[in-house]
Amino acid sequence: MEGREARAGSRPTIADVAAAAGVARSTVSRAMNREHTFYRSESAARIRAVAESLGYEPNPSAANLRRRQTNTIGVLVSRLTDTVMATLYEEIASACAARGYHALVATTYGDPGLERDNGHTMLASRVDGLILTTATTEGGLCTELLERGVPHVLALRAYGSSPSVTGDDALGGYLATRHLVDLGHREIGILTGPDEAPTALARREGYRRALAEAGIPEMPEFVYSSTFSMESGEAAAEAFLGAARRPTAVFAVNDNTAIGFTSMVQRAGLRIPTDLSVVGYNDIPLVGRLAVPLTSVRVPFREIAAAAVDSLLDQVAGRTGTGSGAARVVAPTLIPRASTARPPVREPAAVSEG
Amino acid sequence: MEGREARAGSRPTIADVAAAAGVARSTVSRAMNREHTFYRSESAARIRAVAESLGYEPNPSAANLRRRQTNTIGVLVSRLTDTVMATLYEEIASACAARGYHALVATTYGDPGLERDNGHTMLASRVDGLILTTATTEGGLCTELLERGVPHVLALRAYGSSPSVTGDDALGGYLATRHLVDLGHREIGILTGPDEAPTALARREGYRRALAEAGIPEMPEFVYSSTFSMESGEAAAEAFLGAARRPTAVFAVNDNTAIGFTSMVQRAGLRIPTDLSVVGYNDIPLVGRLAVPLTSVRVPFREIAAAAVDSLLDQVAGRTGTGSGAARVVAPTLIPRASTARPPVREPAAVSEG
DNA sequence: CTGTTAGCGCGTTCAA
DNA sequence: TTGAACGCGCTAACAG
Repeated sequence: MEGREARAGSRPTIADVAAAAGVARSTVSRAMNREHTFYRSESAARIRAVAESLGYEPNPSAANLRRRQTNTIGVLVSRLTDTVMATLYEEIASACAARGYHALVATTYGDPGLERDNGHTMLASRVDGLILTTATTEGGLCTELLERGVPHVLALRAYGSSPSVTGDDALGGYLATRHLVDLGHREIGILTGPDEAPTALARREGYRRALAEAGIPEMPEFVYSSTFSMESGEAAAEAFLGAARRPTAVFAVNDNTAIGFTSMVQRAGLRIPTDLSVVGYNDIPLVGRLAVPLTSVRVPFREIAAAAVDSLLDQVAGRTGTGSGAARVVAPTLIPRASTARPPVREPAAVSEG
Repeated sequence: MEGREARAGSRPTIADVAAAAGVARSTVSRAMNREHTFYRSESAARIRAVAESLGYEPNPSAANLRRRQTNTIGVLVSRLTDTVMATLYEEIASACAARGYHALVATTYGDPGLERDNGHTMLASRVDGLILTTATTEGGLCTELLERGVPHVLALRAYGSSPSVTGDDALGGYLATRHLVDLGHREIGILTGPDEAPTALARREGYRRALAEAGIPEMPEFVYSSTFSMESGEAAAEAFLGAARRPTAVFAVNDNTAIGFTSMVQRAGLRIPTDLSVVGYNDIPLVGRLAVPLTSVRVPFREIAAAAVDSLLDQVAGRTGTGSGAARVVAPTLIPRASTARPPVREPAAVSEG
């Protein structure tokens, strides 16, 4: 009850616990860490009880310093206000927690420079590894990580030989388009997404495959360029509305784009799905609750997050086990909703009547 | 070129820099930290150049251990997939970065138990302070923080004597309702939000004040209970649609609720704003881009975030300066859009015709 | 299984 | 202004 008693403001240290329990500090340390076999002993439990009664909590800075690792991983996302990124990060954080790790997040705002800077900042704070979700066709930070041998995984994106976990975007694009084909559509447009985004490219590839399979030629005039934003969806809608000829259905690479597009088209007086069917991608919670619930492609973010974390921790632990370092791809699912229906009956124009 | 040369895998330490620069380690330390006057000297710049050429980056674990602080604050939010929370956190993180601090985020999913646990986890990892956004009328974690003397700030919420930075919800509710009154509405409903949420309560108070000011009695049958979710907006819509008498306008405490409500009402065939005007709250980016852009109350999240961080860092630094420890309130702004218009002309029923 | 010893990398006295 | 010495709190190596 003296001497090693903790001073007023400061928290008890391992030495306080050792003194109170009448053992050496190293013994306390072993009693606190699952890694040691001693952890499971009865006296270890007693020591932990003492620790708890003192309100002792190990100082992670000290432990990290000594252990030479932080048990923390960094996650780079474009924006947290993007529901897709927020969802993915929540799942990553929870996967980390389940494995005794911490997650740290930083935003890149789609800027490769910021991606690099924030990646370096996280590395400077000694994260054990990085999950990147913002890689473009240019590679950016991940090339450097590869060279430096820093453990990292790409999620929702793939590039070069970096390990990655992605949704099967080509399949998703195929499912979306196939759904429209099955409904009887023959004139199917696409909002393409940005050219630098491999995901967008892959979804478009799936779109092409579904069209080809159905023997439908791809119509360049039904291709509307866009980025992933709602604004670009609106811009695409203007192109759509202003064109001489319109498709009866549209596949948007992304829910946001679909929302912007749909809203603008509706404002112009078209009815969804009566006049036009629309399919989105990602199935963010919102789209199921719009005035016209949106058919969308659901991506298993939880599974992707878990796989990415597993792969990363494998690298951190040095066991680049089965399939780590490789590219893992998980399949998406189509969720049909009210925004898609059979195509409108065309006015009985010059169809085999001439 | 020998001896202190960094081993292959490990990064250079302050000792490596000292050796390379031909000075003592303490000199390097002073050259790296702005706090020292020496930092601004010419030789300090030279030392930093050497450090950079070696790729030296201070080990934060070691520095934190020594300094007894982490330069990191923790932020507790309900969910990152909630755009409001994501926005606030982005702003907090950027305010922290501007002040040389780091931000850490954890989610509570609205569960007081999780709030407590995650708060403790962050404290265990030695964050210098906490920003809470999830306090309810029950207080929860913040009571404990107050007792333990842990620096903390509530953002978007207030409770007890904890310092807080909030939007002026009563004013927001007033502005929203006043806008409807000015358009000529006399029958104005409200989606209330959860009873335990002080923000919801305050917004409702503003609603009442605007009604009273216009000499409009509050109609209990125009009060639809809800939480903050889209689902609850849909539920409220069902109550609305099923009722014998309906208001001509509705103020929703929250954009999500407004979206759920509006969608459902539109699906039932009502037109916004022709048949019904709707106002939301928070002005998340989405609502300006819906098929019918939603009138909403914009909250200055950036300002709130900056003020919260400032207040917190004041506490951390021990300078509980002017107004810190107090409650700061910032004013919201009404953003009128297409979802609000003059009330429909009522069928010329039994009005002064009997 | 437990204690002793050493040191992780840094910032900060205290002298010079 | 600079350097020497110390210790932050912890874990790992090495006895015993």
